[in-house]
Amino acid sequence: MPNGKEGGATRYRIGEVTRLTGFSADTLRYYEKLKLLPSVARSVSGARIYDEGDLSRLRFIQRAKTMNFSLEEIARLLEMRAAPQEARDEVRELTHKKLDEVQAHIKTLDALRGELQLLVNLCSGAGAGCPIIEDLDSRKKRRSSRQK
Amino acid sequence: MPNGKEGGATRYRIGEVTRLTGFSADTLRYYEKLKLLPSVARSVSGARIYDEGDLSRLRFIQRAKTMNFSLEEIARLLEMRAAPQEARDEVRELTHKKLDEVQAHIKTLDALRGELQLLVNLCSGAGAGCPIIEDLDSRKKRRSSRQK
DNA sequence: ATAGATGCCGTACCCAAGTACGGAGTCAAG
DNA sequence: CTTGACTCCGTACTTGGGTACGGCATCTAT
Repeated sequence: MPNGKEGGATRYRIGEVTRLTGFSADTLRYYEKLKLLPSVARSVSGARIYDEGDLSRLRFIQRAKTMNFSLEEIARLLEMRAAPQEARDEVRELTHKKLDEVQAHIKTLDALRGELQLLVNLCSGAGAGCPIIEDLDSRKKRRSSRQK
Repeated sequence: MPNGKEGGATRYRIGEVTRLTGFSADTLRYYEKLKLLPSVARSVSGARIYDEGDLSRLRFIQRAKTMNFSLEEIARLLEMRAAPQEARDEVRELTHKKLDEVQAHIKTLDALRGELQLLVNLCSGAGAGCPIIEDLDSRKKRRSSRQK
């Protein structure tokens, strides 16, 4: 259970949370508005009071962000986190979708890497003009201009 | 004079250019505003008149875009294209920088791919809760609480 | 001559994920 | 009592790469 409330429940104000998590105060309020953080407690005077549960949620968000999940997707993951058993298939699906996206992205970037590498290699050689500009200029010549 | 604006210079109106290049009319006007396309000619009535030089420039832009150059970077490449000899080192540098960016991007995505793959594999196995949620929840435990 | 296509320009809007700002309220210390 | 730190809220702005809209002018075909 990710709820470490031993002793008196620890209370953090927003400034402390920024130090603990690295999220800015603006971002924390923004996340709350987006319902990534629900029902943050308030002090008598209205200041936000975060507890360990909120911090745990924030750390979850942090990790999901490093996994390239969007805030919208993270919101869904957080819902599923509350009801893990039933949501399992959906979680796997979402993660798998993300994996596919990442793999596709890598594939196009890798092709790109090859092209750029080739260009840089060419540019290190001798020649009259700049081979990169020429390549960008004249790739069309291999595919003919127009037949209309 | 980098483009052929004499002789029987073929004239294209914006609609033709959208068909030839795939760029929308709005996008073509937008590029002109950003100075990616300078000094597009005008008909008596004010309609934009593009010539082969403009089309060539647009194809250059298209190819540079597929290379993940930003519009701002493309603007610089276009300048260098006008003065190729002196700009060669700069072009190589810019391309190399792009290559490094792409490689770094691939590297982080690849690490991510590994993590996601692992998670999906785990989730296909048996177990009580959802391993993905648990992983996002408790990655901290491997760092800070070997023992709780 | 007139309908319909095409073009013009300017302004506003879209997405994501925040950041920046400014006035006001609260709290503890000096 | 006042200063300074902290927080509140709401609104507006940012970046990048465009898209959408509305009103008007002009071109082309019948």
